[in-house]
Order: sequence, then structure tokens, then C-alpha cells
Amino acid sequence: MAIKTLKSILNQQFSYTINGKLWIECMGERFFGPGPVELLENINTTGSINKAAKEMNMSYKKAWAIINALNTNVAKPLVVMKSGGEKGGGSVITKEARQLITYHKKLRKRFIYFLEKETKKLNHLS
Amino acid sequence: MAIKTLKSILNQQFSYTINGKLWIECMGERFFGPGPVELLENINTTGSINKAAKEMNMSYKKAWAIINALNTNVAKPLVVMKSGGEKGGGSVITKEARQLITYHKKLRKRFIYFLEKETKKLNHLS
DNA sequence: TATCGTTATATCTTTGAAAATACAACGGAC
DNA sequence: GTCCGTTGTATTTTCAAAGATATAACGATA
Repeated sequence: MAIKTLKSILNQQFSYTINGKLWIECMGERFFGPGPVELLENINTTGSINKAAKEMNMSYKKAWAIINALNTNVAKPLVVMKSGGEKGGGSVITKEARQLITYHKKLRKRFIYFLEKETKKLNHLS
Repeated sequence: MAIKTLKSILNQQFSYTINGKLWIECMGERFFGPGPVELLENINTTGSINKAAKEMNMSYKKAWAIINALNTNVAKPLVVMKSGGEKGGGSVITKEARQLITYHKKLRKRFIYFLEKETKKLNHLS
């Protein structure tokens, strides 16, 4: 089918875009996407799951669940938590977490490029 | 970052895949994806929104809302409804709907290819 | 005019996920 | 031993989306 025929179907007054979501699944269930990445970065900044969650208006419970899922779905933990001790404890992200984040950023870039390419194609600007 | 370093992070006992969702937005809100496509195809088969909705375990209310959104987001209607008359009425999909469906199928194929390519890359089988 | 199955719309009920709340456990500093 | 802020976990509450229910309107047919 030619894109040309779509031009007469779509309303030229409106703007159309191709959009989507992307994530990494482990054993069939999603466990790594933009949310976890932002959470990891906030933990890296603040040094605690608690503060990181608050920073992004997320409940501690949900944040903990995400971190827990992350750690159980990879070979080496992405976050090491410590309860008790000076300042009551805290959490730090590992080298592995940093590597996963940079991989995800590049993957995401390729996805954004795909979306933009398809949007241009839809609006036959290419 | 080299994919190679990821190999030591991921658990080799588990299987990882890149997955996602894709849709078309009009004026910033999603209005066309796999759901509407299935609904349109069911209307085409059954000749009625009612039967089409039942076929896919969807409430008539929701089906009607989808169809209504579709029709208001394009230049020419995708579904023409008729209430009353022989058999009480019914609905048919237009040529434009068929064209949008085939466009969507091809778009979806390209997306699936993207996902498979990225999954292979992640598992460094390529 | 009565019948039929559909479209169209309003209202009430359910229910399931997210948020809020509460509290125990931890362990270093003092 | 007490204090602190964090992690860890259970329980309760909220709320919005989905579903169920009810009913009017439609128009060809007979």
C-alpha cells in the first residue's frame, strides 16, 4: 500500500505521530525500562532508596519492589542495600547497574530513531 | 559499551527479550493500535459493533467509544453505523478502514523486526 | 401499529492496582 | 542501652477504570 493513499484518510488539520514503549523482559515479564533507570540514577545521587523514591514521587514500597525484581533477574546485584549503621543505612548502585544503564540509553536512542523515521514516513515527508 | 560486558551481568540461565508496544497518536493521544484493528476486523466479519465486541469479550460501551474516537480522528469515517431498519441496523467498515489496517500491519511488521533484531543483539547471537 | 436487533447513552456496581499508613528490624554512634 | 534514618513487610484505604445494568431511539418489515 502506498503512503499516498493514507494522506486522504488522515485529517490534514491534525498532527499524527507513531509512538510506543520499549522494555527488557526476563523470562517473559518486563523488568527494565525508563522507570527503573530513573530510579537507579536517583539512588546513585541520593544514596538511599527512600530519598530516590520521594524524588520521583514514587512510594518506597514500589521502589523496593522494582529494585528487588532487578536484583533477582540478573547474575550480579545492581543495587546493594544496607539497613542500620551510620545514617541508618543506605543503598548504592553497582558497576553492573551503570553498564546496564548505558546499554539501555543506546537501545532507547535506536528506538526513538525508529519512531521518528516511521512518523516522517507516515506524514510522507521522506 | 560492548554487548560483551552485558553477558556477565545477565543470568545465563534466564532468557531475555526486548519487547514493546506501538500505536498511532492523533493530537498527542493514542487512537490506533492492535485493539482497534481487531475490532474493525470483527465488525467487518459480523456486520455489527455489538457482535464484534462480544466476539472479543469487550463491552459494547468500550467498543463504541473506540469506534467513535476513530471516526473523529480521521478525515473520512472508518465505520458507518445504522440503527433501525432490517435486522435492527448494523455497521460496516469503509475502504479507508481497510487501507489503514493494511498500513498498520506493515508498520507492525517493521516493529517486530526491530524487536527481534535488538533481542538477537542483546543475546549476541549476531 | 407492533416487532425486531441494533445503535446510543446514562447510571450504578465492581474490582483491582496504586497509594497511604503503620510498624518491626537493623546496626553504627554516642 | 538509646537514638537515628534506613530497609523490609504487612495491612488498610483510596480511587479510577472496567463492567454490569437499564432504557431510549431508530427504521424497515409485515
